[in-house]
Amino acid sequence: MKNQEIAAQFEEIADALELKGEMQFKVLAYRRAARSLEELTDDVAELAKSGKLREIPGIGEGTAKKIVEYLDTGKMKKLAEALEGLSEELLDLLKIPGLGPKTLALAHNELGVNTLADLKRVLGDGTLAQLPGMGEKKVDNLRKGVEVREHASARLRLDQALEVAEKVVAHMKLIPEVKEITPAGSLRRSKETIGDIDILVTGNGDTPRRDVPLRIIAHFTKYPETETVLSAGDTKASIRVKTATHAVQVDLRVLPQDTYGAALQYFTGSKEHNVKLRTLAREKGLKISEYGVFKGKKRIAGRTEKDVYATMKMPVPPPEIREDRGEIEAALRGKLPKLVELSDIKGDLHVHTSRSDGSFTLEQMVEAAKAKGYAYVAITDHSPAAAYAGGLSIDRLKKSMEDIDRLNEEMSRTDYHRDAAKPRGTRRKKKSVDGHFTIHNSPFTILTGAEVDILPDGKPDYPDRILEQLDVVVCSIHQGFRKNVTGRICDALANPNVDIIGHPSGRLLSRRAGYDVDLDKVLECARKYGKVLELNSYPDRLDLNDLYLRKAKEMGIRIAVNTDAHGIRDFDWMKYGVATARRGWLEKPDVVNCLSLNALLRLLRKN
DNA sequence: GCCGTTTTCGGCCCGACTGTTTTCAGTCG
Repeated sequence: MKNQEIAAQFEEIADALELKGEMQFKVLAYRRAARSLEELTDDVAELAKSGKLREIPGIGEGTAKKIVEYLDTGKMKKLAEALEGLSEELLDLLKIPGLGPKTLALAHNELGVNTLADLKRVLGDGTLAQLPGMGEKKVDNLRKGVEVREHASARLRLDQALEVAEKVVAHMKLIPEVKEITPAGSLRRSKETIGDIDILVTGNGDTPRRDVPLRIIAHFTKYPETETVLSAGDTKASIRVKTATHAVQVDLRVLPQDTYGAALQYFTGSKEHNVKLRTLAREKGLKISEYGVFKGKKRIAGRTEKDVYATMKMPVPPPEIREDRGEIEAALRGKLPKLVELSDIKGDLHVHTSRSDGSFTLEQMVEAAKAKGYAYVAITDHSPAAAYAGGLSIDRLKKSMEDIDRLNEEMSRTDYHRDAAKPRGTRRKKKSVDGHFTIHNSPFTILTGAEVDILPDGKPDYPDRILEQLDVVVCSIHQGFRKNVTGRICDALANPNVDIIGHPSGRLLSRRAGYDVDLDKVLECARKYGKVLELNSYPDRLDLNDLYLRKAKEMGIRIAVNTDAHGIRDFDWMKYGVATARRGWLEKPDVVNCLSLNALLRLLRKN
């Protein structure tokens, strides 16, 4: 798919035009077109073929033509034209915090700055400081910006950001002036990665009012892990905080109690959601800011988020879906989804033990799953091809299945000892002679399973006679990331003994983009064979991602939200999976491990 | 450049912070 490529071209046009002082709205239009393409899960080439480009929001006559031009010729004249006299390296300088298009254009035009080296030179020799509107402090800030940029690395993963936020919150709670404190921003929206952390605070009224925000800000800037204080005003401050891997920006905003809802709404974002909401308000003759909803000078709402959205005659969209992906329209029509919740999850269908590469025994993992309040867990150790992970030979797998059966029986005995009125549960079998199967009556059931490699030839790494004895078969790609991945996954989906495709894209947020796979084709195959796709909750995966989850839902494909736990604490990752599921608009019926054990097994049998 | 239950032209979210300014521009989120 060329979607990302074309989006990048539009971004570049926007940067170049901005540098050349082109009208802001034109620049914005290119950026919006780029964002739309980035989020598009349909192939833009297909849409071009069927003449549907203009149906993409933000794509109009001009950008549609440029897309077609690029698809036909591999080039975009407008980009070459916009880049005239500029270089990619120059545009890259825009990523330096504090260095915007105006200042960069000034440095470029007046001092011939084209590269990072040029910029450092004019920052160092005082020539930039002498230009109109510039001064020593600005130059100082830019020097800092260059340093930050040079040491900047990837965004934080959701789990890492959460840890930083929790520590900062704990620090802030040390002083009595802090009354309420909430992380907002992309963290509250549970984005898979977090650029910076936003924290909202209300001041306690017990102390003299005017001092409170100042003291809170002062305490914030003294957070022990602070690397730099970027800014500190009367109501808001920004610091950079050291983490194990790199520094992250943390913004703090202090607000009065009666504007808390408006501020929470504003600070949660996303920016696109807020712009849409504020535009809507403007059409109604209202104005929304972080201080409230205003009719003329009069504030008509602001205390709670509910009040703010109510002025637009809509319920509160869950934070996870505030991305301007249709949630405002849905809310206005009263059609907001009832998103899946952590408490809806009844089991985990992808779990490893020390038999393969897990760190805990079968018994320990089972206890941990029970402690989560689940009704079932599927034990899915690796298959032999995953030698590096101690994949199980057929004999070892059979031994594991026997152990699971025995453990199930033991659990049912203990459970019925407590409740003698219930009949003794019969042993669960995959398939009985007459095609029916009987269900274990224990309140907790261990399902037999495996995470089976999809081999280079597309076959699962266990023979069908083995697979058909397992309750849950998760098939995953662990090798041959570039070798016909789409075809191999679709072959696996066609196999009636395969239930779930594990981490379908194979991406690792901190390390790699993913397999060379056409997810649209995978979704199509999953739909065709009625199979389940995994949302892997491992914080570095979160795979499928929010966009493809939504697409899967729309196609009627069901999702298993699994942790891929290799240790007992990994079961906690379920919260990241559920958060991502929510971002994908998934509801309880979309998630197979919200089903009761009986219903789940019925569903898997249909495969 | 995009877009339209008041518009095919005339709009396009809103405010804080900083620094260099005598009232505002640039940047950011």
